[in-house]
Amino acid sequence: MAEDVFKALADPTRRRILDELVERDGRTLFEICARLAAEHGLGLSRQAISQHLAVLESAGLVVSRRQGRYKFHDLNTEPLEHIVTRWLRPGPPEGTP
Amino acid sequence: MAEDVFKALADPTRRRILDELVERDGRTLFEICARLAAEHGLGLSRQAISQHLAVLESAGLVVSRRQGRYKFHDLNTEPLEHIVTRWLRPGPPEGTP
DNA sequence: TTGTCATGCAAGTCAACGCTTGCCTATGGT
DNA sequence: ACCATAGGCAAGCGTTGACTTGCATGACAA
Repeated sequence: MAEDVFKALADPTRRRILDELVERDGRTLFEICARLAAEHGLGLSRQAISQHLAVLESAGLVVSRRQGRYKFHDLNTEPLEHIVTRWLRPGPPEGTP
Repeated sequence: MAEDVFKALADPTRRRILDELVERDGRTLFEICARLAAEHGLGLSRQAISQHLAVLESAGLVVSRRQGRYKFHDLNTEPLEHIVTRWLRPGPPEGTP
């Protein structure tokens, strides 16, 4: 649903998680925790990130594959592409000179 | 700020307001109230819509021009265009064969 | 098996959000 | 002047959401 996608994007932490995944796929929960703490200075608990990942996953923005005791997360940009076009008018198509 | 844009888009009522404005610009507050009630069956108070419009306006998604005792609202799609591209990978550019 | 590592589940707290209610300002018509 | 219309301000209420804490589960190594 578009509803879930918009709600998922509403939180800054979740958007930073997407930033980490667009840089490289296949990150694990702990890896994301470490990177958010290091790069952005976010001191969030492991469960906080886990809940954020659950929201992103139920919105279809993140897909996960389990492998042993690890769970790798990949970014899925498909729900993002048709969401904004809803309000974009025909307008000037390509070049903006 | 991108923060305000995402938060503005998080609410379904605000997205429907954008739907009304993309159909026709220059709508007044009462006009939007009437249309939301008629088309979508939303029985929201005038102030509720007014507050939603304020959120949309502070996010830059709606611009308003005052004229006498009327206040007309126009849609501004500019903040929408550079927001999703943040996570879109190079990928296959145009056709999807 | 025992211990550790990566993750999941559940309850509880606190702030932000959406909406209402009531009153106020200002413009325009009669 | 009077009154109706279009909109604004502010306090209050109920719900949702983000985060924490504590305990439980499953996989791998010694």
